[in-house]
Parts: sequence; C-alpha cells; structure tokens
Amino acid sequence: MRISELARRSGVPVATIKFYLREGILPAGEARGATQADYDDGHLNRLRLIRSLAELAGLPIAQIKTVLGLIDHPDADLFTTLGKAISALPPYVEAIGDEHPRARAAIEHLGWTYDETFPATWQLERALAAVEEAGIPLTDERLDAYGAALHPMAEYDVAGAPGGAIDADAPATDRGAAARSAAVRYAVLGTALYEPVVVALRRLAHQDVAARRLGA
Amino acid sequence: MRISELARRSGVPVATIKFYLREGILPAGEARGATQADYDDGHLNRLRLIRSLAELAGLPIAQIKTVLGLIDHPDADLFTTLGKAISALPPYVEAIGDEHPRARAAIEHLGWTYDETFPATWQLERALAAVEEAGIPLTDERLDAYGAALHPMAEYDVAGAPGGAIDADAPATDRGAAARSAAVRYAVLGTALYEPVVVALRRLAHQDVAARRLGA
DNA sequence: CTGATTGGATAGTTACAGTATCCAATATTG
DNA sequence: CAATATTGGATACTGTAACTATCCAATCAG
Repeated sequence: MRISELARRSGVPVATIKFYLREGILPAGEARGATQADYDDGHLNRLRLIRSLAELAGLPIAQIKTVLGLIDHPDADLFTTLGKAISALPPYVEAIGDEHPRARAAIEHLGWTYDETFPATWQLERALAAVEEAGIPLTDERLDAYGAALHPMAEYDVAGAPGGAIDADAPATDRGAAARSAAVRYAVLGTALYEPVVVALRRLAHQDVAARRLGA
Repeated sequence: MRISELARRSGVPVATIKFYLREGILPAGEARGATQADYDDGHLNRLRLIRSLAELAGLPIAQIKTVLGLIDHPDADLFTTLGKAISALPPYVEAIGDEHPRARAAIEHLGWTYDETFPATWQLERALAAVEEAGIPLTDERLDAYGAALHPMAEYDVAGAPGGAIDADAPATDRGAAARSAAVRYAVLGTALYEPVVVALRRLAHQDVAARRLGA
C-alpha cells in the first residue's frame, strides 16, 4: 500500500508517518520508484505499536527507538535485554551512588534477589522514598501482602513465555534467531504493554472493594 | 524560612519555586513585609510532594493541581473524589462511546463491579486493545491469575485506610473535616504514589523469577 | 549607609512531538 | 497524451510544557 493508505488505515497523519520514518522508528517502505514506496501490514502493525508505546506506556520517541531496537536486534542474553528494556520505561531515575537502603531492605525482607545494578531497584528506592516523605511509608506487613501477590503473577508470566524462553534447561544454542526474537518480543512488550493492564486492573480492584464496602 | 533556604533545603531552584507559586500549586508564604515571606515545613513537604508527583508518578502540572486540589478541598463523597483522582493519573484516555467490550468481558469474568463511568474502565479497554494488537492478548487464564493476585492487594489497601475511611458502618457525619481530609489524602496519594512501588516490585519479581530459573 | 536579598512581574529558553510547505519526479485519469 | 494528483524527501515552522533568567523597586542585614 502507499503512504496515504497507511495513514488512512492507521489513523495517523501522513506528516506524522514521515516524522517516524525520519526518526528511524518506522522502517522505510520498499521503493518502487522515485516517488513510490510500498508499505505492508508489518508497517501498519509497527505503527500501531508505536502509538501504544507512546500514548499508553507513555514512552518518549527516543525510548521507543530503544525498545524497538531491542526487539529488532536482540542481545544474546535475554536477561540483559530485559534490563535494558526496563531502563527505557518510566519512571526515569538515576542511581544515587550504589546505596539503595530502602529497596535493599524491602527486597531482602521478601527474600528476592537483590541486585543494585537493576534499574527497577533504583525505581523502587525512589518510589519508597516518595511514599515515606508523603507520610504513608510501606510497612513490612504491606510489603508482605504485595510480595505474596506479585511473585506468583511474575511466575505465571515467565512460565508462559514462548518456547520456554527463560528456561535454564533449554540450551540457548538450540534456539534459532526467530525463536529468540519471539522470546525477546514477548518479554519486552509484555513488560511495556502489560503494566498498563495491571495498573488498570489494580485501580478497578480498589473500586470494586470500595463499592462492595459501601454496599452500593 | 525564606525562599532561598526553602530552595536550598529542597534542592529546587528559587526560580522553579516561584514558578510553582505562580501556578498555584504551592501556597504563598506568610508575608512579613513587601520583600519577605515566611515558609515552613508544610511548604517544604508540599514541594517534595510536587516533585514526587511530577517525576515519579509522571503527572503534568495541571494534573498535580487537580490532585492537590482534591486533597485540599475534598468532596463529601470519597468515592467520587477517588474517581476524579484516577482521572488525573496517566494514561490519559478518553471513553470511546460507552462500549468497552474487552474491559467489560474481563471485569465480568472476574465478577467485579463493572461501571463504564470509571476512568479505570476506559484505561483497561485501551490497554487490552494494545496487547491484543501487539499479538499478546490477555487470556482468561492469565486474567484469573492477575485478578486473584490483585484483589487481595486492594482488600489490604482499603482495610488499612485511616479511620476506616471507606466503611459503610461508620456514619460519615461522625467524622470531622480533619479525619475526612486524612482519608482522602491517604486514598489519593496512595493511588498516585503506591503505583510506582507496585510497578517496581512487579519488575523486580520478574527479575527474581528469571534469575532463579537461570540458576544465577 | 550600603550592598545583598527578596517578592513579583515579565520575558526568554529548551525540549519534544509533531505539522506544514516546497519541490521535482512520477502516477493516474479523462 | 495532456492535465491533475500524489509521492518521497528535505526543510522549516508551530505549539505546548516546564522551567530559567532578567529586571526592578523595596527592604533587610551588617
């Protein structure tokens, strides 16, 4: 299809599509002449993905570029790739030295793996500092409740990864580039796009509980 | 304290503090003359809260104004107030008509209260559409796993609200303005500031599960 | 008394995410 | 086949948000 049809089918203005092409987050169509290029459903899906990452996950263009780059050219190590993907997601916080006392205490309390090089560790530290400053600190009891709820969710997510992607028993060399790419895609997009689902569900759970208590 | 000390203690530049005063999200200090105003710890805390809402929760100034306004002047009905607070939180999506088929199916599957006027319902619809388009749709099985994890979390949160704020048994008229204000503060800030905590914990849970599977 | 600081107003800056315009080279159509 | 429309590509422009800087007269501190 031509650019105007891509625009019509996606609901994104032609000028914006050209902008994404310039930014290098949407691959160029196949040139059919000096004034014609051919776009396919791959371009359409990519375009929709860009909009979701921008509007829903709230990513700036630069971070969308990073995330799509990870999917297009995955590192050998899925664990490293996922770390990079998480760095590209909000909130954007930098490590303050290598001390993350609140995060460390919380993670060790839960008995999880503490690694001060994980971006999520810095994000947790920052988030805990904020709730503390606001006068609603995270108690150990609440932390236990959250940990007990979230860990099984993570287990479920990882277990459902395609091709047992994150599975120590499967030799990495056995998997072809296509399978590895699918695993990365699942992990990266799962992180970026499922978070809004989880957040929305959590908000709805609160409203459900509140509604029941009010007897409405 | 004077503005320069407020700036020094908060780490926020004087010019930025003046900007927040202009925007009406930080109350003016008590005037002590034409060129002097006095700021107290309340201003310092408010300033820190503004930074947390901006950098951590990712709220634009206009939405920070809304959220702080809800805390400062709570509605009579906490349920309504919370709805307004959630509207002020990202992602910002508008209802597409009043049909939210994916969200409705999901919520009814879980047996929760479906209300198409909840902003969180629209957010869920949008989030589900995005994961579907990306080729990783939410299965009923996964939905059950998420629901089973999130509902108890919400129960815990609501049960721990100060003064049994959301409690049908406690007559609303018994509670003074101070208690109601505390309840609103807890509910609104709890929603805005605890989400980053939950998201960070979820990311860490994934990394913990992945690390264990890789045997690292 | 004198230099530094303040509140308050106004103007300027930077970054981001598009939009709009132009143009020569095709396509398409009547 | 001629007239009209569309395209890719380059360049320039716009709008918004969140600061940041400058100015000024008043006044506070030493």
